[in-house]
Formats: sequence, structure tokens, C-alpha cells
Amino acid sequence: MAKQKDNPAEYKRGESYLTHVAFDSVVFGFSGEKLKILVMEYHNTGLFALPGGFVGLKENLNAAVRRGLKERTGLSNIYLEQCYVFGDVKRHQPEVLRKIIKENGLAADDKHWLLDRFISVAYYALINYSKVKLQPDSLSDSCEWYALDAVPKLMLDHNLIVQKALETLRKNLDEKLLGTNLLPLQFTMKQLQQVYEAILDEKVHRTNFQRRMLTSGLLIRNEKQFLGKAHKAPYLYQFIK
Amino acid sequence: MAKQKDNPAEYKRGESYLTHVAFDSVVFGFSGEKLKILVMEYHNTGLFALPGGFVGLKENLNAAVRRGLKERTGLSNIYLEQCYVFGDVKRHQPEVLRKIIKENGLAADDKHWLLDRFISVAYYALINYSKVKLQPDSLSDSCEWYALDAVPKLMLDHNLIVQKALETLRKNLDEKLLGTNLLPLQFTMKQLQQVYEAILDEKVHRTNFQRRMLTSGLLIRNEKQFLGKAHKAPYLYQFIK
DNA sequence: TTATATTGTCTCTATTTGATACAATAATAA
DNA sequence: TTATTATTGTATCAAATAGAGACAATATAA
Repeated sequence: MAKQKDNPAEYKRGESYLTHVAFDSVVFGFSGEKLKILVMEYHNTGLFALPGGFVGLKENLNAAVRRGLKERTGLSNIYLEQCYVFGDVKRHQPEVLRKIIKENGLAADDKHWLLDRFISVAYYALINYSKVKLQPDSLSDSCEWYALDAVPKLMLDHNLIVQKALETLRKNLDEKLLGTNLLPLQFTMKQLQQVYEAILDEKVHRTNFQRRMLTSGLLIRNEKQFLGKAHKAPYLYQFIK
Repeated sequence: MAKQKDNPAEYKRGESYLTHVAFDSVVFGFSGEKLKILVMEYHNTGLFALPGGFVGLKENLNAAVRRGLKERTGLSNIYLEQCYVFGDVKRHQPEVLRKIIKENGLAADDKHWLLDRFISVAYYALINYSKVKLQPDSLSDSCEWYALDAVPKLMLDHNLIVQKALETLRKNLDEKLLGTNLLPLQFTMKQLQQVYEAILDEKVHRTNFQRRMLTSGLLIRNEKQFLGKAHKAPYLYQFIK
């Protein structure tokens, strides 16, 4: 639920956002054969959180999430899916938010809109890791990639959100070769296999995987990729839209 | 987004609910070999809507939805799943809500909380049709079953919500024999097949369906059901929890 | 030229799915 | 009592799909 907007007065009073509604994004990237997600860290608090934000009074929910992602990653046209709404009362922990507000030199009176209860709509996003330019916002001093097996303890129920996002991603993985969203436009079969293995967290049989991908009819084969390695060069594939 | 609570003053001012957050439920039942859903009609307005409601200030989102369903159907322990959050600006149509408020003799001043913009969390529920005792609320004069192919034009984006719920249900149909939630505790294979056919809106191959269900290991076979028909009596099955 | 690591294809088998045949049977009609 | 009828449950084909491994092709290094 990290903030992403920075317009002074309205922002402080929360007048430009829908009250009680927030969103959080689990942004997946793939690098070094690992699945990673974006995590923000707040100034001087030791608190980690998922990138998120609030919905403008005249803004579509999905558009708000895209705006947030754009501000953090610089990317538009991101693959994005809703995954779950977290609406339990116990996720309301004003003391946590108060800490963040205080450390940022804002007035943390009890009426501050950030101290209210929020329902959070969770999304997951799949992005091309190498295209991202990370941008923290004014409340946080970093926005960094963390491998899934090294995600720190996050505030509120954000670790739960990560779990739910991963489950949803796994469930949806096969429809239209979702995994390709984590790769550049052109990729080798091995890369695609590694993405699958990272998401499913299990090994995949190489030649059967290759057969399945090729017979899916969703890939087109391009020229070969010569990397100067002492073995047969792989073809480059790309997803057919 | 039909209201479901009736406590006078607070209700009018909306002080007991989270602002901007609503929920709508697509309640599926199975009867007469058809899939049906619950639809409410508002007094004197010709407006039809899904049963829904709002979330208490100290109430879990999921609990609010269960409360709503309990009030409408009398049932607890309903099978319930989130399906999507509808958060577009264009679903905000205060004139529609104003009409409902007016026809119910309430003060429809421009500040009425119902006229605000709402994000709606859509759920679908699967219930045992024969167990339901329908209850309209004070704003609506009916709460009735409609076959899926005979659902009237609903207010706002509620027809879209129905569509999304059906899609989600179809996608989830196979996990843990979802369809059994629409049947009594014990049922014949034919009934289960009819539920599948109603949900998928297509015929299913009888003996292959039977094989698939039996090998799933999720059904236990009980005694036979003798209905006095001039043919072999079917076994009764039930879902293993 | 040979060796090496990897890629792409093929094959063999096992499993799952689709389609059909057929025996079992609860009530009814003869 | 016996034959008839509409189903139900099971078995058995073939076709499609998935799992496991063999092997040839090949881009570079030795």
C-alpha cells in the first residue's frame, strides 16, 4: 500500500482519492533464472511493502493500478490481472501507517485519512525485467527487486498477497503462454522453460516442454541466436499475438 | 447493489458502512435442469439488480457478503468465491440510485451516501435451490429466481457481473467438483451431469462423464434411489469433504 | 580435426480421452 | 410369469496426449 502520488495539499488530506479503497501490486520479473518481485522500503522505518496506491475520485480502478506501475517502473502496457480483494478488519493497523507518516515529517493526527481502514484490491503484473527503471516515491527510499525466496517480512498482510498472487499466476500460467510476458520479445526455448520452472518451482522435462510449446501454435520461430557458445545455437521464438 | 440492512438512522446516513465499497453476489441455484440466479426488483422503479450490500465499519468483507446472503436466502455456510472487482468510473450513475431512494420515500438530497461512487466486489455463490427461503429487503419488493437465459436487463453493470461470474464458475468448475454445491447432499450421476451441462451450456458425454467423476475419488456411492420408474435405479452419490 | 555442451527431433510407452457396445435392472404391459 | 422399456453401470475399442529417453545436428573451443 505504498503511496505513489505526490501532489502536496490534496494528497495530505486525501481529498483526491476514494476513501477505504487501495490497491497493491505484485510485480513479477524474471532475471538470473529466478522469479523476482518489486518491494518498497519506507524511510527510517524498516518497513517493507508492496507497491500500491489509491484510486482517484474520477479514475478507473484498473487505470489507477496502471498509473502506479508506470510511476514505479516507467512501463505502460503491462500485463496485469486482478487476483484477490483483501478486506479483513485485522489488516487495519493504523499504528503501522502512523509510523510511516511520522518518519516522513507529516502530521499524524488521528484523523489522517491514511489511518482509516482500507480494502485492498491485489493485482499481479508480469513485466520484462530488463526494461524497468525503478523509481521509489517520496515516502519510500527504495524500490528493489527481491527473489521470491528472499522476500523480507512485509507490512500488514502483504506477504499473504504475494502468496495469493503466485497461486493465481500458477493457475493461469498456461492460458496463452502467460510466461512470455516475463521475457523479451524474442527468447529461446530454454529461457521460456526457465520461466516456467521459476513460476512452478519445479523442474520441467525439456523435450516434452519443447513439444508442448511448439504444438501450441502460439509461438513463431525466428532466426537462430549465436552467442559464441561451444554448442548448437538455439532458435529465437516469439509469442504470436 | 441492493441494500440489505435496515437499521433506521444510521442506515440513512450511511454511517455504519465503509464508503465507496460495495459488493454484489451472483447466487446460482439449479432447478428444472436449468441454472438460475437471484435477482431483486425495486419498488415502483422497474429496476432489477443483483443482491448486494455494503461492508460494516468493523466487518470483514467476506463476512459482509455472507451476512447479505443469509438475509436473502436464510442460508449460512454457503459456497462463496470472489470473482472480480468492478471499479470503472462509468458505473457511477447517481440518477439510478436517486430513483430508488425517492421511490422509497427517503430524502434524496445530493449528499446522500448512496449517491457516491462505489467500487463493487463481485462474488458468486452456489446454493442448494430447495433449501432457500427468499426474502426481499425493504427497498425491493421481490427477490426471485431467473433462469440464466431469461435474466432481465439489470441496473448499472450488473449484467456484466453475471457474465463474469459465469465465466469464473466455468473456469473453476472442475476443482473439487464445484457442481456438487448446487445439489442436495445426495444426488444421482444424472443430476450431476445436468448441473455440468447447465453451467457449461453444452452436452456432456454420459459414460465418459461418469468415468471421470468416479475416478476422481471425490464421490462416495451410497444406496440406490428407487423412484418407481420402469428402469434400473441409479445409485446416490455424495461429495467427500 | 576432435571434443563438448546444448538443441531439436524422433520414438516408444503409458495414460487419458472419445465413442460405442452391451449387460444389468426396476417397473410396466402382456 | 414373462416380455418390454428406459435407463444405468461397466467394458472395450481407437485416438489423442503426456512421460521418458535415444540420438543426430551443430557452434565453438581445444
